[in-house]
Amino acid sequence: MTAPRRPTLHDVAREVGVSAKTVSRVLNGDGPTSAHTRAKVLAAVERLGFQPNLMARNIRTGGPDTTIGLIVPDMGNPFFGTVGGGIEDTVRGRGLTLLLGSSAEDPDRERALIATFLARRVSALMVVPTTGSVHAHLRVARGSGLPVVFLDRPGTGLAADCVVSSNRLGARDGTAHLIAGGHRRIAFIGDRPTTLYTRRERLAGYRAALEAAGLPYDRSLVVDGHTQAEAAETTVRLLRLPDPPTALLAANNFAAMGTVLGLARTGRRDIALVAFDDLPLAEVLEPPLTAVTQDPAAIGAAAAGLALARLDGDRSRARTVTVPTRLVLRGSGEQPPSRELVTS
Amino acid sequence: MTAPRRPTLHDVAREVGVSAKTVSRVLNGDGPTSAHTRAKVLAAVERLGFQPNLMARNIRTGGPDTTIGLIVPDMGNPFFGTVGGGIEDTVRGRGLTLLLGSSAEDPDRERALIATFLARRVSALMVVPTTGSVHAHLRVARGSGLPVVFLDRPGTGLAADCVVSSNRLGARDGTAHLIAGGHRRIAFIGDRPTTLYTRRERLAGYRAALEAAGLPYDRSLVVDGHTQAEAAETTVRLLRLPDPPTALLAANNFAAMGTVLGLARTGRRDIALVAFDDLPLAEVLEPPLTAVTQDPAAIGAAAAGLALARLDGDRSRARTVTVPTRLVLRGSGEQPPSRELVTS
DNA sequence: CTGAAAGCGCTAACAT
DNA sequence: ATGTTAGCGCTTTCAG
Repeated sequence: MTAPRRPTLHDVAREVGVSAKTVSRVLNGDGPTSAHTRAKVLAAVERLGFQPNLMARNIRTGGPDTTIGLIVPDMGNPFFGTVGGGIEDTVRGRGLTLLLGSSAEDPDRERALIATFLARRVSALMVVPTTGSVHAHLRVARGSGLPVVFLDRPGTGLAADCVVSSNRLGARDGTAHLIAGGHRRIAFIGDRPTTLYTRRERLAGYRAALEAAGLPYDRSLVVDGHTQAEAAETTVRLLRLPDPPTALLAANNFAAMGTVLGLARTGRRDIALVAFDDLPLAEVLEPPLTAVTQDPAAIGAAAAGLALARLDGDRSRARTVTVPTRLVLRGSGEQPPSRELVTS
Repeated sequence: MTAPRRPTLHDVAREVGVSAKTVSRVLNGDGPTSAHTRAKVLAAVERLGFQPNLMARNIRTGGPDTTIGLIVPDMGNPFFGTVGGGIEDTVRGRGLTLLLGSSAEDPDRERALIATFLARRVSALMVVPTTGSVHAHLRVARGSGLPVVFLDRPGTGLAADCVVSSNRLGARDGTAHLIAGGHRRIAFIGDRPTTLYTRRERLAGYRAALEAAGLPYDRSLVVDGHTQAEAAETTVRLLRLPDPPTALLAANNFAAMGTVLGLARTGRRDIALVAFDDLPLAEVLEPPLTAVTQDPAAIGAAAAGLALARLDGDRSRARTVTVPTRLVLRGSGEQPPSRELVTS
């Protein structure tokens, strides 16, 4: 009692009494076919539940597979999920399907996934590159026409298209907003590793804002918090410093959540906070969260647009698209620096 | 200046001066190969940047493609993203890759995606079925051995494995918790369409709890809120009823967010709230959110486990796995019903 | 309008 | 230990 084989083109042809090629013609609508045979073929297709084997077709036509490979660090992160949605929405009209893998920020896993995707002959490759990964091995594939787009962070060792948020400007604007509110001691709660592209860019924006305002850069105010829990602890520790900050810039969404949590735990309502990356319930928090918001769907759409243009023959040199961030004022950035609460 | 063709097995063979089969043997490690030729082959593979064509291999071996097709309503929803992560983690060791598409709750899109996945000869199919979709057309594929697993909601028209949360029990426990706190008028803010499986199950659990406590079922307390904004409005409206509820059961995460938002807008701190599905900042809210939490990663892992078992020859009849929910008490469910605030 | 033959890139089944 | 032949399911090419 073994499972029956899936029907093939030949099975359909035999059923109808025509050649395989005729069935192929009907299904792909290329050559001319009589209305009569077409009807019979379609009926047989329906009856047998025939599904053409896309792999076999791709082999023969030699073209790339109608898939787009996407590698993200974490599928559960709605930022990357939404990026994926933006890609899918853009390429669906072209009949492309998403092949998705998560690297878990591990360069080895990223490499393995890329190899798998290349072996599958994806028609384009989109990667959120992990820190420490090098993409020189993509040369051959890229050389033979494979569009490669780096997302959220630039890649290394390969000249390829890239789509990122305006990290530096966004962080600068957020920091400037705090400075405009009278703050002079502003902490930066960042990601890890500290070499992470987005962390570096956002820190640069933070520093640029300080500098523009003539404020000193105090290294003790730059701290890490990779997870929510860690950022929360870090926040609590910051506020216990001899000369504590009166405002915080949370430089990613984990840091944002952790910072909110830390402030809630200490009961401090007087600390100003600007988060990089929005949170779902930002407006419900007390005070409502002021945030530098990104547009992940737009990032995905832009990346997909670049890839499609390449597939359509665009041979211009690698471009970097910057998707603007937006400062959304909700209140948490407006807490004034209260001198009387600064403990010596 | 056309792009060079990607190297094939024969290119490598020619480069080394052996037959294609020998290269194949080296790469797949089946037949015996001398250390000498192996080294030469591997060197040539490296030099040419050869990647074996997986589609060609799959065609020849006749096996299914080493992909798992996953269809979710929305990639940006972290619930489904995490489900996907759970699947990927479970199947990665078997060399399976995720093929992902989103149906946007549209049965036609779901059908199209299923057709695409079947055409790609996925080795298993996992679907979060859209309301109104029928899966009878999967019979042929399933009959020839394709494992099909429905996620989060049962499918229609096909006996297949299924993994769901304990929606009914979870909702019952959440409601019972409110009743234990002294509440007698508890509203249910649910999803749309009202025929959605999870909505129906959770409503059934809510009713079961009422019944067990001898409380009447009041239809005017059962309302819809498909989006956060809608649930927020609905919440405000509920509290303006002549005989308003003193407690709310938000039956999904959009409803949860909307309810929190609605309560914040009206400034009502005296309304008890239990949410089905947790929120990221649940513990920071005021009061901290009591929630019936689901385990999306476990749902994905269970589904993948079922599919792998089927691939390994399990021919037992279709099973339904229920992944337990957990009632996490944080405070928002403890607000006592305050008689004096009930307006006539 | 339709069919026969060849071949895409790879591997199973025999050779040697 | 390696090579040859055939063929997976489909489409291209060339004949009818």
